[in-house]
Amino acid sequence: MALTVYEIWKSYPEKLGKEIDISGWVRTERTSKNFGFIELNDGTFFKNIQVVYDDTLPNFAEVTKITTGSSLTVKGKLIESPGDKQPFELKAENIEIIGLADPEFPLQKKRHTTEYLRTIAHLRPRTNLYRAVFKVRSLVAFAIHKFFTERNFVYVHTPIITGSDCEGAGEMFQVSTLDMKKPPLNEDGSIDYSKDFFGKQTNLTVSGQLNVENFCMAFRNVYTFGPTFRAERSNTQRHASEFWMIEPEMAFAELKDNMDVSEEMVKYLISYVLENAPEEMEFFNQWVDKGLLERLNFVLNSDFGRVTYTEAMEELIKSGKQFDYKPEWGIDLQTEHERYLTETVYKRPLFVTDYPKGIKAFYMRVNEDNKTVAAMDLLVPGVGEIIGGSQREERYDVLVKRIEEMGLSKEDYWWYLDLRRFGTNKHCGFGLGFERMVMYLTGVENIRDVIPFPRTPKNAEF
RNA sequence: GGGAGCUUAGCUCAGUCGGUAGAGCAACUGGCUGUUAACCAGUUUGUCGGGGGUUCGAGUCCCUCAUCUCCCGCCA
Repeated sequence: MALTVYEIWKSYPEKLGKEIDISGWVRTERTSKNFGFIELNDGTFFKNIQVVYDDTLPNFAEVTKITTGSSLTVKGKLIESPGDKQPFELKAENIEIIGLADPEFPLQKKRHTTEYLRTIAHLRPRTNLYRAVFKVRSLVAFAIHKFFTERNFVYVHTPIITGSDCEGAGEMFQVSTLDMKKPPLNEDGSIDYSKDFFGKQTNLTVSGQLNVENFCMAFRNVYTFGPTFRAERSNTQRHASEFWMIEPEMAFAELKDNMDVSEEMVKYLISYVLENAPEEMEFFNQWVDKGLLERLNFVLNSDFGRVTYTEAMEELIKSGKQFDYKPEWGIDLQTEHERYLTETVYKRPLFVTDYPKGIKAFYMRVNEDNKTVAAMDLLVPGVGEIIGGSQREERYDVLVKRIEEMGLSKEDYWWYLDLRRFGTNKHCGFGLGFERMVMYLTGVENIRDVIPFPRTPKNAEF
């Protein structure tokens, strides 16, 4: 009977005394003269299975030479373990060495730095930390679909390649099949994109929002969840050039609904991973962030803070704290301000709403005061901004005026403006940084450690 | 895009005042009848990130380039 390590751990009392066989990779081994132990992991579970063998094995001499990282198939009997670190173990009757790992296998039985492990991204998923991270990443992705599907949201696949060259959110990666050494030129020397693959200049998407708003007007509640690309030279632990983003959009809804759904979703994701990845979460709590479980449980049972930008500014000014950037109405909240608010003042996730319109995107709805827009950012301790969203400007004339004010061209947004001509309504949505959510849930501090093969400036190895 | 720091053995690091290279782990060899990052003994391991300079002499001081990390900006 071939079993996975997961199945054995989940039902070992009834498997005791039975003959089984398992296949997996050697995590670590310990040998003595006449016997030895192998910790075998087959990837299906966070924990290993301890294999015990002795010199009754025909290939005992070979088995004692097994190296960390090797792949094996072990046949034997599952028995109770005399050791107190594990309830059971596999007494080997046959060990087949399938792929002996070269002794240079770089993962040793000791702690490596995450910096080093990033240089061997092809092997790092075999470590406890990355196995736990990527298991949780997978569960969170599923939980997001589950959350929205349970609420009757429709999942929309918005395009990866976009022809809107002015989505307004940062530098973009250009997509082209033109010969870079000899591109076709217009008479004025500029590149003639009519000769390019799509007959126009195209880029990788920086946001699916403008597209998903169209489907929002057909299905009412929708979301996208897919890769997003930013060509910013951002060298920080929370920025990547390629990341995944969840962008829900809700029709007939206002900013408060936006916050309610965000808060409900964050709490849903927290309880989902606590329930479905207890071993991994315990591991993070012990090795990555000692306060993780306590913090997540606290957040689960408390209301998120909600303040307006204006109130937040007053709070910062009132604090008398020396900031590098002096808090003042009209400037954007600096990272130091955000950290102070969410980590020191509120000590929990915090929505900041109604920012000055000058520092926010054109599509955000202008408030009655004509000075602020119905925007919201969700700040969380440790990670910072995890969600950015807004109520959208649904009034055709106001939106056109905003596009012109921002120096954009309304022709480029004809189809977006059409939504305001044909059955417009108050609607809102937000973007959740998927990796930032995974960071928040695991306590892992660097975005490069929650992406299987991260892409950052100057790094696209693997 | 702006700033700071780092780079020494396969890995993690130490290296004092400028005087010619160290430890632990890994690997390898041997020992050990219940280990838990096993233990004990022994052996091997270096373009001190690259280039240039100062000096009798540079891992150490200076210049320069590169990588990586962190902070800021951008933002999710």
